[in-house]
Amino acid sequence: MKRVPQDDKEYICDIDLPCFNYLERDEIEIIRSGKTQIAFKKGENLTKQGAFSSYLLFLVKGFAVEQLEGENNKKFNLKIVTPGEFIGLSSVFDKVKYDYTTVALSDCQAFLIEKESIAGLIKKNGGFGYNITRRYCKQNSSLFGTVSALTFRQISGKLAGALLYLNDIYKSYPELNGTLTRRDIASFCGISEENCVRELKSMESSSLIKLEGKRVLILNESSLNNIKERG
Amino acid sequence: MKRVPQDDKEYICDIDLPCFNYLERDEIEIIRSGKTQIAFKKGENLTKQGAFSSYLLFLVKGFAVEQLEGENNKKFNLKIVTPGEFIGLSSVFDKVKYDYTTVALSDCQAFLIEKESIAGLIKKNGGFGYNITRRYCKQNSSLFGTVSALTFRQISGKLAGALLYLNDIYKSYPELNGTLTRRDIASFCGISEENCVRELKSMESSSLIKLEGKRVLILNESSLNNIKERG
DNA sequence: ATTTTTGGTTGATATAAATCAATTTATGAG
DNA sequence: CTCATAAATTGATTTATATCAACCAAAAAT
Repeated sequence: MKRVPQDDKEYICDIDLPCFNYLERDEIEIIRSGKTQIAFKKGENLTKQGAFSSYLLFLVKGFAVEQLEGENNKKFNLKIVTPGEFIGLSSVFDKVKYDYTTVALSDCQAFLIEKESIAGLIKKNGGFGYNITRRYCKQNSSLFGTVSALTFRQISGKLAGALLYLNDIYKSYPELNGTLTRRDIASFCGISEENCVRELKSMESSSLIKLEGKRVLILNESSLNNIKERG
Repeated sequence: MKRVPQDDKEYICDIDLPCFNYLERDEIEIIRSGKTQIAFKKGENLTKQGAFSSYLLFLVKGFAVEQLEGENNKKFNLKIVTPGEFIGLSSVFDKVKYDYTTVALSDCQAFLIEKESIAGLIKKNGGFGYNITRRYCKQNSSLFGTVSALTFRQISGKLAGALLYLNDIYKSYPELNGTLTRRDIASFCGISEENCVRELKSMESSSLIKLEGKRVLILNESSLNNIKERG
């Protein structure tokens, strides 16, 4: 493992991870000693819903999608995980099993961290805990939005919301646009693939979006925002 | 404010709050100085979705329901808040506005705590932060369950899930059973009031539950659990 | 005690969305 | 390059569920 001392600090890996900035030298050592770096190939599971969760993952490179699995092979996509995010955080405290499945959208590199290391660090180091808690808080807010969408919106609103969410991610990671199938997008909305296609076409004919193969370009963000809010 | 020193400890109020056990004397003082105790009457809002959130609440006495509001006066009930729980925690970190509305189901007593006090304490005191993070973690898991229910279940499954959830709460607080209207129950399921009534009747005629006015008694918990899982 | 309002119930109807089925297009394997 | 498989698309049909409307029972207000 490459160590990169810099600014009188030691880094837990070779990229700068703001999340770990609060940690002291010895604390970084705790994580470093307990962790393993793992490579996942595209399509592989980083976590599996219902499986025992003895560790959590910290995504260093690549992208993954966090999803809930239902009956009949149905999926609901919660979010795209990008580098610098934890996976399985929601299972650290009171859960023995992962709440969701995480599938690699591309080849990934991730650190595997023992759950105990994290729990201990949070107790020991308030600043680090604060950072983790912020992440939970964000996740929470985003879940409220998801519940709201599922309860109150209909197809057009659900799709508009999903496209805007994805577009936000594409702003930071343009290479991701074009990698999701229609089925993937439908699973972000909680609607059927067929209706997803129909609504996409309808939005294209209203000049709200442009479809270029798998790529979706947003032409009228404010209209989409209206659609998202009112239906 | 009554102080009750005990076990060489000071309590932040006159009931024992496990959540605050980790705090030191001076830290308790921080919260105590910044807080106010408020009484809410049944039906009043403890938080209002979209309103600026400068404080969070700690429920000491009474019950409240946490809900998301949609268009056309539609509601979705997320959970029942019982004494010892925080309200508005999800807005402490990155949110300026409350994500949800909280309505008093009975007369309530709550502490109002400045957001800054909590954020500061988490940074300063890891043990306290750990406790707060655990709460977030629980809330998170429960939200995954809600999303899953909304996406994968249909009426019977949604109702079964809601009845089992409520029943769990009634075990600790039997006085709550009989206080929820059909509309309230429907809002816990994300279904219409009419269909909620129909499904309740249908479950009663299958001897899964017994309806006594507003009270709902569960007769066959394991069957309800099956229904919850498979639809 | 009587009226008004709120909550509960039931059946009929409308509708959003899923499913089914068939076809076309794209992608990947040998 | 060709075949096989997966993804995308479109129309027709079914289904689950919401909505509408009417009525009844219970609770609250006058």
